[in-house]
Amino acid sequence: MGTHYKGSKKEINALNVFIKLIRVVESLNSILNVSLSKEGLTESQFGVLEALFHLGPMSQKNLGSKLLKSGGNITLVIDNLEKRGLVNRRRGVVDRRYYNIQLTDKGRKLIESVFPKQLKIITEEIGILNENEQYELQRMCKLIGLGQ
Amino acid sequence: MGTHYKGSKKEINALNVFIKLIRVVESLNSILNVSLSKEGLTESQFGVLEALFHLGPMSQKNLGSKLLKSGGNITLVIDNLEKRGLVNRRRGVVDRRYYNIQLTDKGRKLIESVFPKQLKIITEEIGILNENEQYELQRMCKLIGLGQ
DNA sequence: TTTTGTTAGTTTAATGTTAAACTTTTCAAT
DNA sequence: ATTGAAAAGTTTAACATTAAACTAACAAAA
Repeated sequence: MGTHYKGSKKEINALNVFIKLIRVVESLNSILNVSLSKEGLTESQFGVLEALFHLGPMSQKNLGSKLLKSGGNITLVIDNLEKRGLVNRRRGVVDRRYYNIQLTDKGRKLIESVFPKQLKIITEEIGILNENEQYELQRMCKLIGLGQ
Repeated sequence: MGTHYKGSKKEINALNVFIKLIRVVESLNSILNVSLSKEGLTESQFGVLEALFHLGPMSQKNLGSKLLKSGGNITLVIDNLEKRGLVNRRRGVVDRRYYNIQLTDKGRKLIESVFPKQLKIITEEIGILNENEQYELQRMCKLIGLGQ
């Protein structure tokens, strides 16, 4: 959204803050994606692998909740990860509606190698802010998100 | 990215800030999209209409630069807007490689009605922060973005 | 037990997104 | 003037994303 709108001071300020927020997230994601694409991973695929790595095996429904994505979306992302042999679908024994999604050895090795690189980038970028700034930034983000 | 990683304090803090930033932008976009979808518009389509509205007619290349999107993407978004009769493609007379993309009357009326609603939402959400907080938030976003 | 409703996952249609290969048009250098 | 490079836009393949309609499995109620 451009900054060429002639509105009230309050509106213009809010719009500028909004644009800065959008841009900084776009910028960070763009840097992270350069690193991911070298490993042939998309952001979504990384998200799934990371969740399975740090939280353990879980159902597609559960993955969707953690990553805030639709069921149909998770189905496709898991399909693509399964094709590459990075995760396995295992039908639940007790309740056969569920799949239990788990990392393969190959998947575990990949995420073990990729995650630290992503974390290094994030730590460097966010590390531009000092400790107090980081605290304030988090606080403000939480305030804005509070409405929903 | 989950918060279950056991790393250094610096890494954990950076990760938390990063997640808050991502989430607040997701949250804001999600609220804005509810409003847009009532008009049958996507975020990208709104972006194009808004740019044409506030900056005037321009080429697809130019739109791509403003919106940070690829050429192929702009082609498709303009296709869909053109099908709905919201914009027109007009071949450049001097240089026939260019299209000049412009709003139709229908497109202008739509964005004139939709933009204020979007701005109202943004102003309300960001308005949760006081003037000084807004200034600080912008400053920090600019600091992080500075690397690129 | 049969019916009924809920839940997990899949499929489809529509849109978005990119990179890469492509066409057409322009422009600059020889 | 011809050749060759650059620039605008298109197309394609692959992946992402959602909503909505769908299937299969389970659970609760009649």
